[in-house]
Amino acid sequence: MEGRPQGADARDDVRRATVLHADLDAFYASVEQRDAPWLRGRPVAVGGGVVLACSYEAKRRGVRTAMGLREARSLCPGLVVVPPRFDAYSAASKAVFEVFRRTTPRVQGVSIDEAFLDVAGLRHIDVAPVDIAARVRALVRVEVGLTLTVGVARTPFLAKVASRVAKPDGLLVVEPDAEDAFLHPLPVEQLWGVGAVTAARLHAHGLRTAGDVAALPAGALRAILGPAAGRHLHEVVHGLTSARVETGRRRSSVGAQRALGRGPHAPEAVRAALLGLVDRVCRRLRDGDRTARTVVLRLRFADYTRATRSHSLPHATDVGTHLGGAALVLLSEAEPLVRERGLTLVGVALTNLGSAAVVQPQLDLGLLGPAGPVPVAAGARARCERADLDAAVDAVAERFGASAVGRASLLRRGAGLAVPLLPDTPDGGTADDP
DNA sequence: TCTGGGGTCCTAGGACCC
DNA sequence: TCTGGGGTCCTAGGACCC
Repeated sequence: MEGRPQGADARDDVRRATVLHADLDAFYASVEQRDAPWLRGRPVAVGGGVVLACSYEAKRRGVRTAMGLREARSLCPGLVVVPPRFDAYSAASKAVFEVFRRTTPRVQGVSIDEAFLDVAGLRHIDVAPVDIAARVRALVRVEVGLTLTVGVARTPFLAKVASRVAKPDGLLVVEPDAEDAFLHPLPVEQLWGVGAVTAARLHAHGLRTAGDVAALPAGALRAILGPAAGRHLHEVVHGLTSARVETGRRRSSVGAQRALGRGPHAPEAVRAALLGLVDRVCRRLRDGDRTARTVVLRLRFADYTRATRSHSLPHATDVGTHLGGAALVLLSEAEPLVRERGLTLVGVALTNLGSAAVVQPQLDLGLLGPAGPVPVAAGARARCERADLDAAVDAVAERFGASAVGRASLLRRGAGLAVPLLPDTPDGGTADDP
């Protein structure tokens, strides 16, 4: 750990290491060891057909995530394999994020077991980032019973690499003036975003460490990796990645998939599986008050090739029958491929997500049915794109077998924003994101 | 050596519009 | 009718992450 600069003035404030990357160690396996004491100290793998996560005892013997269980067992004869308990992981994750949010409001979740914390705004309490990091680690250990590794640096990228280097159960601060010394000796594989393909490409040019890459002009790197990846890696090795922790991001797709095993599979069984997946993602879509406009069908085949087929609907929706219908059409269009290669996995993803405007009929929304005014039940609502409010009102009305007259209100859940809608809203484009 | 269930971002061609 | 440039959207695929 490096010494911290003393008496930082306002100008080098922006150069301080105030981003924490907090990452739970061997998350799923650690939850299993926490909940079942007999697993502690043993090599543990969580998985079904493949290893989803493994304990450090198993990692030391060569077991890796995504490895087949058979191979894992042969590498590690005493391996204890337990089935995943996603509810337990999700609960543990919530508890840990609770600790994060108590530490700072500026939390950017990266996945179920890691997040960036921006503690730059906490300087007035006069606690150094390294001490905040130590406290978060202690709180997570005591309150949740899990070990957390934290990297602290000036940018999320550097903090992420720092935590990776510090794992397991570690804390590592990379001070701004020590960034190159920290980064440049690292093998390129340690850099976040450099996977097998990129690493192989770099190796082919004799580039093995971040320092090797840093010695290369940006143009040469772009020639090797292509414009975007080249630019990105150039920024990475020179410490030029953004220092911002982005807190307001929303997910941009939701998906679900299911392995089917080696076939053959009856077409109607595949269709049923697909509709089940669509049902699941639609529920998640609605729970998040989101809509989707593009349906992506994902297929994997017996020869391990993959294919995707997508279709964009004219309007965003969260209606399962619409999205499911589109998915079924895509599946039938892919039928020759399925017959030829044999299907082993089917999945669906919804992208082009939008915000669902939740239209709730208020008391001043007159719904006129065939037999006179229709009472409006509390909670009845329709969802739509905000730009498509007329359709939402129609949908509410349709639900009551009535036509909408008078006024409705647009309510966005949480925001408590009410906007007059009919008949005196010219185009409906009234509500804005916060 | 042949496997899970989630995600993000980038590339590239074609359609279409101005 | 041809030629040019620029932008967006759609679709399919690929790399990468946990």
